Amino acid sequence: MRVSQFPLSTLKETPADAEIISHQLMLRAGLIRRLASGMYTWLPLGIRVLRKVENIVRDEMEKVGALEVLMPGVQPAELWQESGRWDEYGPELLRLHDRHNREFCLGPTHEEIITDLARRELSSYKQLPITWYQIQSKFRDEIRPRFGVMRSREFIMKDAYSFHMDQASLQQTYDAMHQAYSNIFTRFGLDFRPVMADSGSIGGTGSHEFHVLADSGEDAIAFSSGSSYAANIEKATALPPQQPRPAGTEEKTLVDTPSQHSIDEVSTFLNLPASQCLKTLLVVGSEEDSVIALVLRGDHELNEIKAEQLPAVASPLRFASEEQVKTVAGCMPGSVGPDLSISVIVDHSAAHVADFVCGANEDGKHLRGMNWGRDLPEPTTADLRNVVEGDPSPDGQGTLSIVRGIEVGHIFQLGDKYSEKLQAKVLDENGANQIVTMGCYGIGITRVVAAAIEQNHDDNGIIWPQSLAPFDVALAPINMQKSERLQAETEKLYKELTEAGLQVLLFDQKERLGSMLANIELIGIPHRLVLGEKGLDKDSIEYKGRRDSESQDIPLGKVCEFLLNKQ
RNA sequence: CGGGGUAUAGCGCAGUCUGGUCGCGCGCCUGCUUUGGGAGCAGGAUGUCGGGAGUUCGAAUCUCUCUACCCCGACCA
Repeated sequence: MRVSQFPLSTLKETPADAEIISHQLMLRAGLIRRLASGMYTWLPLGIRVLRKVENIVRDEMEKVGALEVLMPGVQPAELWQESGRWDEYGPELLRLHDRHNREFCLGPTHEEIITDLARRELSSYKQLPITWYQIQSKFRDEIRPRFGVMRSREFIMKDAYSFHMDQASLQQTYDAMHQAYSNIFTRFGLDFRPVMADSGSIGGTGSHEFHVLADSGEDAIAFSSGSSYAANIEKATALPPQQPRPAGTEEKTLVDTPSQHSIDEVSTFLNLPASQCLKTLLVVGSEEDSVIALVLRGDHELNEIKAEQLPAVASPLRFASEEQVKTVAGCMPGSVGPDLSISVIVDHSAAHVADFVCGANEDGKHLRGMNWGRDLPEPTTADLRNVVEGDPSPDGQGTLSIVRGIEVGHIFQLGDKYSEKLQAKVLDENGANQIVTMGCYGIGITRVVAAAIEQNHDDNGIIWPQSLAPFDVALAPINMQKSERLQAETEKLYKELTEAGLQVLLFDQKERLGSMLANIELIGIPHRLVLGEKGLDKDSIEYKGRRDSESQDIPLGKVCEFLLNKQ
């Protein structure tokens, strides 16, 4: 491809509305342009990357025997009503009417459609197992789209769905998909981790997420130093402390904390570590008008998913209003303590602290020297907190580290959640009807592009992994218009490299070297060749890999071979 | 949806407080010079100052209103 035929829409300055590096670089490199909040146009350069991602995904899907289909983006309400999700899904589901006032939605996912296809097309156990997949646009009316294509409303997803006679067959395909996903992210050249996950609103039992590791990731994942354990922090269990609780030595005392409300303020004021202060959070209970107290160590964070899974706590989790707090505790939120007449659930590690500080349920007062079983009843305990760096691994081997990740893939064992609702049945060996068992498997195609940039960039721009790069090599001739010899050699090399199967971007316009090099680096081409009169005199060409610190001279005749060895 | 902010040329911004008819850098066009890391000089094009209404002799600037976008919180590939 020639730059004269393939204009690079690069930007020298960073657009003001882009926050994270991948979004900034995608705009600057001319991969995408914003149309509306959470909606992006992909420019020619961006499409080339997107196609690389898609083709690797297709290839690996074919390898595990998945069959490509294409389902409509607009979906009839009837199927969603049948599955029950028309009412469950909420405003994230963009609903619309046609001219006959029939109801539709823009598909945020395709379980309903694929299950409908399955019940129409599948009639015998002999047809199973089968996996269908598609690469297609999804629409989710996110509350807050952000970070460019990382969290957009319209995005491209690869979604696959498998159908089985039994759990064993599902497990087999699930494991094969797990492997296929690992192959895919390995081929992308990304540093990723499969982690155990919460299955969220899609439902079902077994579930793994695939995360690309990056500091800007929206998820925290925990993995063990001593085993292969890895889980989303939402899901990672915090083990109860093994040692018995230390004995209390201090007297219970009421202390004045006139303007100290947060744990930070209280612990600083009393000159105690935050781990010695307990915080009491009041949340809405599952029974009408009830309020539940959750107690955590001051240095720990509430895990909302764990909390809302407690039967006594309302799901989704909501904090009690200020009025409710006053009624229940008799003070403002900053002074609430665990000495309450409502249900009090204490995190394992909070139940393990002796001589702690807590709110006194009186404005401007805290209690110190508090002890469970002496000043307060022995607590009811549960796992309420996020694991932290250094916690023991839930499988008993090693300790946990916490890193941030971008969720780019998610696989689920759905079981019969949708097939039951939509009555997707086949005949078994005995001629009896049987509801099929399902799995589903997603990859955020557009998000992968952003995640790859988050993980691979420097001050000059994007550094594409070889497999995702829009071009393999850039050719930058210096002042080609002034030298017929240079022009001829450049054209010859362009032809040779192209015929060798390389995707070459030739800077064939009158442009200064500095500007060509800046563009090549910004758009992240893995290999670049600079051709000049000086080099030709020595019968050599200057080569530099995108990550190299120094360039090197390659004999003119060896360039093609040299590059092919780099692939 | 709650809280905070922004809207002026393709992009980045100044001008708004204190009303007098909008400017700078980059980019774009023309010409000349230059050419191994985003060139220099000269000339040029581009704005319903987000929309509407109001106050005023006069509004980018003041008032009201609508809209869009961004950031912080709950959702997900």
